[in-house]
Amino acid sequence: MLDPVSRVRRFNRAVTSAVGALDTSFLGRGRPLGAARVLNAIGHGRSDVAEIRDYLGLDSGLMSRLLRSLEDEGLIETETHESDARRRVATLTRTGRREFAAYEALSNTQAEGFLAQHSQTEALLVAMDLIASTLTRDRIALEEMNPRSEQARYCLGEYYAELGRRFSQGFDVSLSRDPDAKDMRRPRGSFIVAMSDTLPIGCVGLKGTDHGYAEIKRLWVAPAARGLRLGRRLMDAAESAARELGITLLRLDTNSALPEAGQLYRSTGWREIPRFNDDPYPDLFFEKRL
Amino acid sequence: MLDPVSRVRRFNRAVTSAVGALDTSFLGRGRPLGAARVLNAIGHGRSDVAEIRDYLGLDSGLMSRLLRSLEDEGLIETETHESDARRRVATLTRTGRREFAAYEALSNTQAEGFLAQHSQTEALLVAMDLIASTLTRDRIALEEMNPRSEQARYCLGEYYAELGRRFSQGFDVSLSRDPDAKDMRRPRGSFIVAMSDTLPIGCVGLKGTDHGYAEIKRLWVAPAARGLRLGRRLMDAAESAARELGITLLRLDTNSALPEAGQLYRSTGWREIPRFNDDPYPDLFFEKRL
DNA sequence: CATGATATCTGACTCTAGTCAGATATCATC
DNA sequence: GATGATATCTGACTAGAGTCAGATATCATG
Repeated sequence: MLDPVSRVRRFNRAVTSAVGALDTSFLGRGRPLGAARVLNAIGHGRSDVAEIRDYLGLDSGLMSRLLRSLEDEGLIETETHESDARRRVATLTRTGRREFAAYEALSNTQAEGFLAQHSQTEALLVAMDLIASTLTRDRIALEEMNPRSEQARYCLGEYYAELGRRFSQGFDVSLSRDPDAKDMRRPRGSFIVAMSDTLPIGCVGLKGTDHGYAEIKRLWVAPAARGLRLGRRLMDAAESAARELGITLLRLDTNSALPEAGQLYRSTGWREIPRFNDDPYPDLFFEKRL
Repeated sequence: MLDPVSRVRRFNRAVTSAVGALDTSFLGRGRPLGAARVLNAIGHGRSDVAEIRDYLGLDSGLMSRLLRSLEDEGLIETETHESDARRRVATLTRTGRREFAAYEALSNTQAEGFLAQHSQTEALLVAMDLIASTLTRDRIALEEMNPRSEQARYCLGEYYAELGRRFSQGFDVSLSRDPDAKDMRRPRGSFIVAMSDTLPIGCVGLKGTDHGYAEIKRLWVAPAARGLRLGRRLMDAAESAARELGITLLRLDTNSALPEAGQLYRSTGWREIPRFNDDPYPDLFFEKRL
């Protein structure tokens, strides 16, 4: 009754029936699920027909018919792609935008309704993030981004907040040597964000310096994504970027209050070196030759 | 990107595609999903055809055809109900049992595979329990049970374990006044277990005494089910049982290390009274007149 | 034993999703 | 401009899930 497998299967049963209810909410507007899915894909900015087909995993014949039915309803318009006349591009009409908004409202209401069931909303959200990250593990994409992008700034904010919780003396960004965003962009460096679906769940910065080495900065993995070996993937990606940029020596600083980070570095070829900067927070220093 | 509703919707997307994969596992044995669901319902002990129909929400015509197809495959046998010749009862044949076992093995393998994705299995399981409990909240059933039943003993074991964690001096059942099981069964008292699907997630005991009052004992809610106001539901059920038994005065003892319990009692009409027993663990005593 | 309710079964039907085989137009490339 | 690849469309098809209206047998009840 209580072994791990039973617990997973109980979850599966609970979710399967809930997803059934979710589907009916999509069917609540008198339109087959397939057509609703295509409409929503277009509403979410996927305009290229081939892209939608790929995203939803549909046969080209079926896709074509679904587009036709949405056109007949007056919800979308299609035109040929501007640079490739074989391709088609779909856009919502005014009516289509209204219908899409109605689906969005349905989804939002449903999500709010679910949250309202529970008095400890945050615990519930954390649990959902954890499961969503695990389920979509194979689809976590590492993307190089501007460190000033919305996603990057979110990650950094969470990173600082976590340091504040983990360091007994707290953490004040202004006291730390905050890397210049320019140093974490090509060609001097790089900033990589791990995206799970639309949610940033981790990041790492590669900061170029003028001292013959680059630094790894701001390695962070969202609590919901820990245990998926994402830290390792991020570090691998940062090293690859460094190699591409012709960097041969990497350094980083960290704190013994973050033991899992130290363990990661030690197990991936980094070796401890003496202090190489005067930042007040770190007390552990590593180096790795590429 | 990070508001609660987006997080719920991200979870929905993740789970919807995963559930698709779950369905295909059911389809992996060359049998339509409907037939597989009926076979599994029978395998899990639902033999009454009407009961299966109700559980799976099927039309009687469809149900009849699915049964026929399983019979044709030699997986089940049906006979008329022993006390009502209109009803039919389905049982697995030897082949059917083998096929059911194959589905079970598939489900178990899939569940294990999911757990293996994550290095922090327990955190993942706790998150799944929390979500499953929330999703099935409306289907949490309070059942009066023998306090010696497997479900009741599981709840009590978890209850004692939790007290051991919460009390600074630990908790030793043998030092506490362990209620006699007879006192928590009709007609002297009652023992109520909250079941979510097959998992016991809470309990409460109503213990009859010879002192003109009954006691509320062993109120416990599983961590995964907290926030669903289940404690309140259990207390309501215990009070209803007490009223049915003609009990007019209730007492209980608790400990200030369990603040959420004290808050629940205070907000539901209980008033604090002086110590009325010599149990070493409680330091707070309440009374409620029905 | 008549009557209405209940459980199951059967036949006829619909809708949705999806597959498959071409047809057509366009693109990239030599 | 010929050739093979690609994107879309159309027609013909299947399977699964489900609905609906009776038919039949049985039950509970007066």
